[in-house]
Amino acid sequence: MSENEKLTEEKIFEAATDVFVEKGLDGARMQDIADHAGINKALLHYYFRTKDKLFNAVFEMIAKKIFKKFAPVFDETLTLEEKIRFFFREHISFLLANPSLPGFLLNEVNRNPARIKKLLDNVDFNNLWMQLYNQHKDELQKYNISQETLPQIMISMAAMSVFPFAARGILEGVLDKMGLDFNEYMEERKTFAADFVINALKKQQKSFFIND
Amino acid sequence: MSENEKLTEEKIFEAATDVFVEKGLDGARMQDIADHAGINKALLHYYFRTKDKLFNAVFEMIAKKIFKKFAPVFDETLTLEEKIRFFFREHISFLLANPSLPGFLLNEVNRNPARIKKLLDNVDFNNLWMQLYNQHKDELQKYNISQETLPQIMISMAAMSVFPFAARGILEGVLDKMGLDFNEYMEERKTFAADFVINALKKQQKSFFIND
DNA sequence: TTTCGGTTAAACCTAATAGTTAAACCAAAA
DNA sequence: TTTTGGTTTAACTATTAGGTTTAACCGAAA
Repeated sequence: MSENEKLTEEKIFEAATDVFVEKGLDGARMQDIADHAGINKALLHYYFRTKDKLFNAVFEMIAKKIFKKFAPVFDETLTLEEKIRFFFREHISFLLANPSLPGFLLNEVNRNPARIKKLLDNVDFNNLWMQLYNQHKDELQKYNISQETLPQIMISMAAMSVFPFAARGILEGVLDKMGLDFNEYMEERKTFAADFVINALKKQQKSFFIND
Repeated sequence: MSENEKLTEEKIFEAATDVFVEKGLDGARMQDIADHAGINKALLHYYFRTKDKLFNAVFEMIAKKIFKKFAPVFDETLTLEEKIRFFFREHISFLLANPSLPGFLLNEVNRNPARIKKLLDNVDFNNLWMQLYNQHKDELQKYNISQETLPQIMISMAAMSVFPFAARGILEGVLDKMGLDFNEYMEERKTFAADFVINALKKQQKSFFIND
């Protein structure tokens, strides 16, 4: 019985995920979610009392899923260059399997920034940068990269990986007109982005923030 | 009279822009738009018969405004490096003045990709890359950059500039926890991003797409 | 066989929302 | 002064949406 219950709850959760990701909080309809789950509206409200509770559950799950994917960057056993290559390979692979998640997350967070606050509260970013910096002190100092620059670098890496998906509606159209396929383009991008970032960092010696 | 008419239509258009950008198509309410414009609902429908027509007008205007900002990259009178610096300086300045536009545009395009198709149809991208490539043939060849790589580079530049705004809801929260200000961060990013890209390109000699 | 929990069906309520309508209002032009 | 066009007011329609309720249904466990 609890087994059965679990199944239904999961069915609902998955249906809700699909519909919310596709239509957004405002565009999604409870009836639509019920239909997708193959149940009726009464049962839907029986499991998740309100649309808001259901959405929060879905949102939190997706947010956690995405943020977890950034964890390997703080894994200690890899060199800086290995980490960068590993990150783009894994992260873009993940997004290729879930291409709509970035747009969903970014939009809903912008629509209601408070929603992400809870999750960020558990993270000590200053400590995170310090950790990362210490892990690669030798290389970073060689390339003249200060700890204060790390956030700019990290956002750049996130941007290189996530942006094409967030802008997929446009990019797909552009690539299409050039006879290119989005998925293939992103496959190539795994190595392109890694090379790009590594080269940018290696070239840092003395040049950063010194020319006006 | 036509003067007066213009004023009201503009008032409505600006109000609609504000509300649509803040709430999205689904979240926006015609009554809210009327209130923002300081008129009543009847007059609102008198000027723009339906919500959809009004939204399309607003969307098209914003899309054009954003795309125009990429034009300087194709200006012939600057060197490659000058163009890159110019782009990040101008583009980030523009987005700092309109920080919500990226999120709005990306979301609405993903929600309904057909909407952007019309605008893209007028652009010959293959020709655009060729033009750009020929303008900087010497430098690009020196750095071992082929014409096929240009789309990856252009998307990377767009990503470096646009992504922080599209992810502002998250980034602002992260920076806040580190005692940093979003606007100052983006000011710094103008030169950081330019240096980053220029270094990445200069380092291209022989390294790109040749390793593994 | 009875009980019970998950499930359905269908009607129902209430609040919003897009869009309409018709009469009155008012300032400026003819 | 009359006409006209933009504007308001306020009521109204039709529809949709979130959420509720109640009675019936059904398979499995006691």
